[in-house]
Amino acid sequence: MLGTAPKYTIAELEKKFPPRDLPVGAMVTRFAPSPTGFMHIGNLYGALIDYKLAQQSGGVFMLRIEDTDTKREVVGAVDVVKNAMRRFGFEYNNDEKYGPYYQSQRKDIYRSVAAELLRNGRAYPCFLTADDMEKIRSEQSAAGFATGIYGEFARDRDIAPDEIIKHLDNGEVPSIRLYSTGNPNARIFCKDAVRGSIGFPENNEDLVLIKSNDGLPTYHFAHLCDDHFMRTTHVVRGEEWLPSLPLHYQLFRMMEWTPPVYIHTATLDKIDEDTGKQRKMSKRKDPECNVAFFLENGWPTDAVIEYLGNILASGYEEAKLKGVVKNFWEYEMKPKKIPMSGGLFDMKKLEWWAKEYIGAMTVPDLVRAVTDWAKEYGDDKQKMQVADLEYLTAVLAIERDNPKRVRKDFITWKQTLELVEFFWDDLFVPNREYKYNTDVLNAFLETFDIADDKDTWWNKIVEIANRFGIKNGDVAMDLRVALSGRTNTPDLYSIMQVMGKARVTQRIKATL
RNA sequence: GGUCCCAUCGUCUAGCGGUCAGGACAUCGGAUUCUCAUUCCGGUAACAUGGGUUCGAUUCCCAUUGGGACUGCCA
Repeated sequence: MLGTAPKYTIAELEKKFPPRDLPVGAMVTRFAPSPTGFMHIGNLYGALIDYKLAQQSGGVFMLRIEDTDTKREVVGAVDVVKNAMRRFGFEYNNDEKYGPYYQSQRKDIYRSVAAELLRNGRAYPCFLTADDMEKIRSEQSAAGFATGIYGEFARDRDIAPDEIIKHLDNGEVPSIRLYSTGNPNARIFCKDAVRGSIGFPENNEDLVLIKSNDGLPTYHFAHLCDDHFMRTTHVVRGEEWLPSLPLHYQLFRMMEWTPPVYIHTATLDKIDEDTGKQRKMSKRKDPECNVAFFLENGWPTDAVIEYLGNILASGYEEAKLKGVVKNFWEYEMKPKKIPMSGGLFDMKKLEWWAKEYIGAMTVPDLVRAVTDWAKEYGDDKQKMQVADLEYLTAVLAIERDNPKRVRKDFITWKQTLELVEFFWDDLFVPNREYKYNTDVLNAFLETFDIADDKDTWWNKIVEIANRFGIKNGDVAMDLRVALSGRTNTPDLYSIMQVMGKARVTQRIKATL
């Protein structure tokens, strides 16, 4: 029925993948995405929990590719995942002893376990076609029954051996279904690490274990085999898996294996701009739910981690503010404290984390981060901005010398470069709307000396203001707009120092 | 329809029977010898509703309402 004889017995598999030799309390986790070519921010959130749990407990974090859906295969999809892991600093340890880590390469294992189930009557070959099932489903819903292949609706549940041979001779390939003995009137209690014990009706559906079209396992069966033999201790997954928890308990119980600890995470939501209502982040409508969005727009990956980390361990923020820990990796999260109610993804708060993060960087680190980003993702303008490292450094160093009073207007690498565009002559946009006081500008030019220290420089401005009977600020504003084209800028003195004498006089003269 | 999950300021949350219901973001004021930003100070703002249990409920139980998930040979 499985085409070939099983490669292993259960005992052989147990020996091949022995329990891990790890200290007590060490958690073994895995990030197990299906390679769709798109990584959702929710995936990253889950992976962060996995990685963090393993990291803080001295355990193992694995990356397992769930490529059992041949129909949804996307080329390059695995690279998207691996790139994200690297960018966000999630180091996985795929010890080959417990591999392979592509489910498509683990057929031997699934088939061996399935063979055992077939042998002891816990599973059976099912020759129902898609049409058959569609018919069953419509009849069930018409009659008001629950849909699915179960009990009397499971035609091949007790199929006779000669019937099987007949189908096989006919060239039909069966799927392998669970022979469920669950009683829907009885209750099974399952455990979720944050929600506690949850009662469900026992599962009576003969779910597919091995698909007929490609011989690959369904998620449920792969989860059973992989997380058992990879010796996963903690399974972190989205709450959409909660309803299949009784099935998974049933599967593990049937094999007499110990199920892992389950942690079901709430989905990240957002407010729909059109309806004003809360909803799940969607791939199509919300670019910011794509991890690639954060990379392409130059969000500091560590700030994204800090933000997500604070969501999943709400005490982190306070610990950091108090100086108890320096970053999220130093903070010990508690699995029980992972929020179970859906959270809104708050871009404003992410921005705050990003501002704080960049504000705490040294100038050389900031320059490097911005430069690296521009080289990979920037446009021609941005690449030009990072070409002269010395000038870029001077620009980004403005008002960063006093650690207690660092500017916090940089949010992303991209936005940082946009904010300082006026420092480059090619990108500078003169302000033609502003009504300049040319007398003031001329007066400034007369006494301007780039070598002046800040006090001398300021006293000259005060002197001009007095002479024209206007406020100091008005003089400064004329200069500010002439130099930057903007009414809001960092410290004027610093700007002039960075721009240099020639550029300052040239820009002022150009407005006269 | 059935099953399951969830519910404290606008947002994320602390709380685990007795608190002036705390913090952070956002927001609104005020101060900081040039705008903006920063920094500091201060303010507005929440226990969805109805029943119980209890001397006492944000907290425990049950309904209701609201939000969400699942109900595929997708994960």
